[in-house]
Amino acid sequence: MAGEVSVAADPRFGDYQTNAALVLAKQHGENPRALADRIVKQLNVSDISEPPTVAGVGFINFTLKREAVEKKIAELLTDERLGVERVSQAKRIVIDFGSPNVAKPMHVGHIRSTVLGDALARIAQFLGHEVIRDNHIGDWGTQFGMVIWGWKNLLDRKALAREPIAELVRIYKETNERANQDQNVRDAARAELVKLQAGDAENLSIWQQTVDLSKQEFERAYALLDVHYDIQRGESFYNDRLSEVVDRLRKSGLAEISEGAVCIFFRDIPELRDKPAIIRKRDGGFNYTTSDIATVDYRIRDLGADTIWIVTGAPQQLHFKEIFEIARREGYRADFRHITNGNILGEDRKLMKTRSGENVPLLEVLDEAIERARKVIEEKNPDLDDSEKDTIAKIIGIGAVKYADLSQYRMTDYVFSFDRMLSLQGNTAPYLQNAYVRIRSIMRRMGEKFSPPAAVRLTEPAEIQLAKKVCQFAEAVPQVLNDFRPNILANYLFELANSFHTFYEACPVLRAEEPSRSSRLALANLTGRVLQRGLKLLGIDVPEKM
RNA sequence: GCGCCCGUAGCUCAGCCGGAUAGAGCAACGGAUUUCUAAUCCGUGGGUCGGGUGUUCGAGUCACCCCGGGCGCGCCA
Repeated sequence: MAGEVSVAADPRFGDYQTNAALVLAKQHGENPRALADRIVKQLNVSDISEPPTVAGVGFINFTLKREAVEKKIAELLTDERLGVERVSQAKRIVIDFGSPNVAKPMHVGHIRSTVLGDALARIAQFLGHEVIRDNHIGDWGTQFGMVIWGWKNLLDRKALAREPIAELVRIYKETNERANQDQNVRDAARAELVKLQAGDAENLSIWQQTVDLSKQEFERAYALLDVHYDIQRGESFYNDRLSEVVDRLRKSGLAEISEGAVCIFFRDIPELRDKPAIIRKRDGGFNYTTSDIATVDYRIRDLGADTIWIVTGAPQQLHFKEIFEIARREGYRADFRHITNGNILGEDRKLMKTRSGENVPLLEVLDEAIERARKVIEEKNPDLDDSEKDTIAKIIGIGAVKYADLSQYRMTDYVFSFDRMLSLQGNTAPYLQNAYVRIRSIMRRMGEKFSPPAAVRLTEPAEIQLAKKVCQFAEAVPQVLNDFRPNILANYLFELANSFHTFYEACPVLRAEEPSRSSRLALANLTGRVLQRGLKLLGIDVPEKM
């Protein structure tokens, strides 16, 4: 780890710095400054850097040569990948994210896992990994006893046709309430569940209908969010594999019977010692631990995954720790990661709910974001035609919601605020999109097709600063996967947009004299491509006008 | 009781493997518009990094304890 070079903490220290001398001096018991001096003498970086300097207790600072930056920019102009290298060893990654439940509406809470997982998938793919996006839908479980009983006894067909999910939720809730008060209803619902699990044709048909209706609803959200899956293997997909999972684990001795249930104990792991995983209930039924073990099997054996990322809220940490531990005990060598995310809070700093205490439906949030964006467009740019305004409102509104989420560390509980994310100032999607729009405007006014110049000449501080920022894209993207932090990319893009806006104010492009004019055009064009590509990696679109 | 996560400026948040005088945005205040989209830019003020002890040349970052908030802990998912 010694010898890492990072972007300088402060511009006064140049562009890049390394603490390698400090680390090495510590290891060898030497004087860090003296060591740094020796390193600097032997270092040959004259092709890209001014002579490195030693500062402070032994930091080595580098300032990029202007010519080197100019050369790099000229290279990037014709580089499809904008300097981002592919990983040397591509992995096959199954990424599990989103995972909504059937017969329940998607709510704001689903934004995080969905948007985070999607961004990680896009970034991993761009870096050269083979990515399989899997929507592990909650389409099986005890709630279906209630849903089926409600369907048979309480269903309003017209309401179902109008608002399928709302009606499913209504019958579920009402059945639940009745069951709480009436033992007969409770028993009846349980009986429906048993029939379903036994393969009863009528109940299976009802179940299938609720699954289909729910998937249609999910698709509306995914279309708006521009999120797409390669496969959707719900929990039910694993049903016929569950008994063999339990048999296998019993045979291998990993599982044992305790109080009538089949359990796996983790006696050698202190934090799991008193928390066994149940893989078959006393009544013979399976639960989600069983199905998640079957899911690991499938992903590794059938899909050939060597890496599995599961993106869900933090409450499931214990569960997945056990699932991964079981997989390791079974001999699986895959790289398992549980990527957790925090909660979305309301203005009251508690879990975001409606006034009546319900979850806030996802589609309502997205619609409101679009609506609010539309109003701002109306105000700022009334001359655009209506369909254009609609398109732009969607790009900005959805982008704002996604960016508000992705620009923050995934574990942080964050306060959801339309006003902030759409205030269109500061670190928001519209701010970044606006930088892109300004660039596109220049390109349109130029009046001809952009063709990259052979050489680039940079003179003004603002353009050199912007150019250096553009070059850092190649460093920002791979960093995201170190600890699954898309906010690193988001923050980079914000800094890039900021540098561009400064450049835009300080440096006229079209009115500049040659050779500045073509160099600035090239720099602006390249910045636009990085913004577009970077935002795309976050799942965010850019408009041509706004 | 045990375990996990969080606590950084008035507000919302960055700060990845410990590294230089802790950074942004919003809000506040002061400037910039005959100029390619001002949804912008430039500037000013604002901090016992929840508290403490320890490890280290060096701690917002690591270890331990405490306080505060959230969540999870055998047959729901």
